[in-house]
Amino acid sequence: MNKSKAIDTALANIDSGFVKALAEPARLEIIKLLILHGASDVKSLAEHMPQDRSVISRHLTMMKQAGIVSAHKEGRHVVYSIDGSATLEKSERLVNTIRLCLSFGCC
Amino acid sequence: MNKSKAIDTALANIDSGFVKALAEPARLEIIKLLILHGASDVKSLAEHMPQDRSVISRHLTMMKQAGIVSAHKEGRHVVYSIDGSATLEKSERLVNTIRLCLSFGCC
DNA sequence: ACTTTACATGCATACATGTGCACATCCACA
DNA sequence: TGTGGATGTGCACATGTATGCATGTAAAGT
Repeated sequence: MNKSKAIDTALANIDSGFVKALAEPARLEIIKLLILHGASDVKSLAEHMPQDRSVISRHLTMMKQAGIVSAHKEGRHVVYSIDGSATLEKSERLVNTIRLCLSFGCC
Repeated sequence: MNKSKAIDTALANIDSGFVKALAEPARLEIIKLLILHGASDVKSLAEHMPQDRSVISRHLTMMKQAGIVSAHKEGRHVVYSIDGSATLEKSERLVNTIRLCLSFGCC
């Protein structure tokens, strides 16, 4: 067997972008607002937060890369919404990865 | 109902320290080494990593606060080991929190 | 075509965090 | 009691990241 390789590939599966996205209070607040008010554009979100609109825009771009939100243009607005299935799938895969890694420790 | 409050308390349950601990490559490497070689002291871990021993020590302290590892003194060594049950419990609670939050969006 | 609105991006800056060195502390062993 | 090894901590520094302002770009309405 090659535990090292197995653990390596398992840990490499941890979506670093996804985890980091969840480690920032401002982004959690955006998630909350998106759940609370449903799909929203940047301006609407920024009106409920102290940060500048450009900051919110950047956070949304980052969260889009992480697969937490999706975006579609609607006129001159860009409407962001939570990608529930992808978010859930990623979080569940994170737990499975952790579970798998820990199982290697019990040999 | 008060969705905002419910989501607030749910998101507040997200263990920020735990998530941040998983967002750092050096700490993931420490986790890997601890699984691979079992309980180890600081020096042993540092010998397998490019960082200074003090850096590893600090990471371990942080991971101990996050509930990922536990430590016990053994002679003049401090042996760290992964707290598997706590880690699994925290990661599962993270998923449950996300699942709960997302469920609020479907009203 | 011009103006207005919404959004993203380039800069500069403040803050957080990772890192390494030097030193202090603690503990086993002679 | 003294000595050496293992660990943690204070400090300075490098890097990363969040933030805000100003500017550029795209699209809708006039």
